[in-house]
Amino acid sequence: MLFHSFIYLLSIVLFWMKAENKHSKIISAATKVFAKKGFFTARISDIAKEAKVADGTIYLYFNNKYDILLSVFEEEVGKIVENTENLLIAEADPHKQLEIFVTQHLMAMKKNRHLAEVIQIELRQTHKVIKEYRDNKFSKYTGIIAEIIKNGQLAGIFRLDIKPDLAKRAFFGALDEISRVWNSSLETNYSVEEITAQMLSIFLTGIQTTPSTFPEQVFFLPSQP
Amino acid sequence: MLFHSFIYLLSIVLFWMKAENKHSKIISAATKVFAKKGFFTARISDIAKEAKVADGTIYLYFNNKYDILLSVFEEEVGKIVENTENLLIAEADPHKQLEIFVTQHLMAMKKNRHLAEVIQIELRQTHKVIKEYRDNKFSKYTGIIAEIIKNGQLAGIFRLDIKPDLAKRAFFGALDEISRVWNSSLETNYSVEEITAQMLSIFLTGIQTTPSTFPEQVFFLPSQP
DNA sequence: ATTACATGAATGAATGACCATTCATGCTTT
DNA sequence: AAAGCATGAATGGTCATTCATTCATGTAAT
Repeated sequence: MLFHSFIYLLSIVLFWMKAENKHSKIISAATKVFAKKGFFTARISDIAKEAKVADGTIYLYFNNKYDILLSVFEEEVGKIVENTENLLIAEADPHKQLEIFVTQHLMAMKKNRHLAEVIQIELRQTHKVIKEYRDNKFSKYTGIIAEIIKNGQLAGIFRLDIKPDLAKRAFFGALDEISRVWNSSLETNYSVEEITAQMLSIFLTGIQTTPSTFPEQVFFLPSQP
Repeated sequence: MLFHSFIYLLSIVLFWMKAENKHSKIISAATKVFAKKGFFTARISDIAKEAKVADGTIYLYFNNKYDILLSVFEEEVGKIVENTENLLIAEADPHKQLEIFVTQHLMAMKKNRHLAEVIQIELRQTHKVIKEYRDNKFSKYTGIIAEIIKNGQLAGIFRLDIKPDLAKRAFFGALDEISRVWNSSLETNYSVEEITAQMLSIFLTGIQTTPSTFPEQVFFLPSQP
């Protein structure tokens, strides 16, 4: 009886592993193919071939082509978000938190170099329904940056005239664009450490040698019309 | 005789204007449609309808769908590049040059809010042949930023440890991401001046209150909620 | 001035290629 | 033997592109 239960459970686990295997095999094949050909020019048969699976099999695990893209995005980005959030909780210093964010992002992109491109594709594809969904998911990610900045402002470490809303976009955009070219370009590759250092250097202290001399520096902005 | 020549030339000019009108009508219709639906989901018939022209007419002015996208990109971005370069020549101060770059970019995007999205789409499309072409065209644009930074470094205004290659991507990426959301979001819209001020503020002096203290000075904060 | 003819721009219905999705069939596992 | 996973050829719908035809304008002839 006990034995039977065991076998039963085992079979469930095996079944699950197998299914999960095929599921994730398709996910990673799709990531690869989407990154290489772009969502629209990627054919289902390409993904199937890459995953060593029949075309029809894909439809046992996903509803349609778009669902695959969505899953790639959700699962892979979800991992990053979760990962990053966990690391951030353990760290109180906003400086360090920014550093962690950058490092995490870059490492994730390096680990899965196709992912950066898929994020780009997904992020830019405009499909109302999905956009809303994605926006929630994604603004959570960029929202992390805004939170860090706000905390830094409360702590008096970051300047109060910086608008977290804008700064988070600037920060994410910078990181995203760097990742994009990082993968695909044949130029000298910078290391994660180098990029992190530069990013923090730029965003924390700016590129000027003498910060106080720039006359246009504005600490209090006029309210908008 | 003279009169005939005149009439002849006039007719050529009129013909050219007419053709040019249709050409640019299609271009701007395409910009609109591509921005709204994305390149792949945009149908030629959509563009035709938007331009108030028959489907077939489009093929009198463009070779194929991709050619339209390419033309949109080339013509519109070309204008910006040229415009910006002209303004920069007249200004020697790297600070001001950066300001001009930001302002120009934002104003261009504001003027033609669909363009920002098309650039996004185009920039992320992976199609070998076009990618190379686009890269040349586009790296010219980002190259401007790198040049400004290098000049600033030579002049001792910008820090020497900043890598222009990375900084230009960070700068462009930030600007690009801000433009992207700026257009499509329903959030409070910032003005060109505000965004410019923030961008310069961030990139020139950083977001820190006390630039020189990182990483020595560490603040201990209560952990976030 | 009017009519006839020529040109080529514009049209949009028809074509055909492409590919996501389905499903009848075979295969494996229990 | 039953259940259900996997297969990949067949289906059907969607456009990009084409091209026979129309239409407008300009030119020549009477």
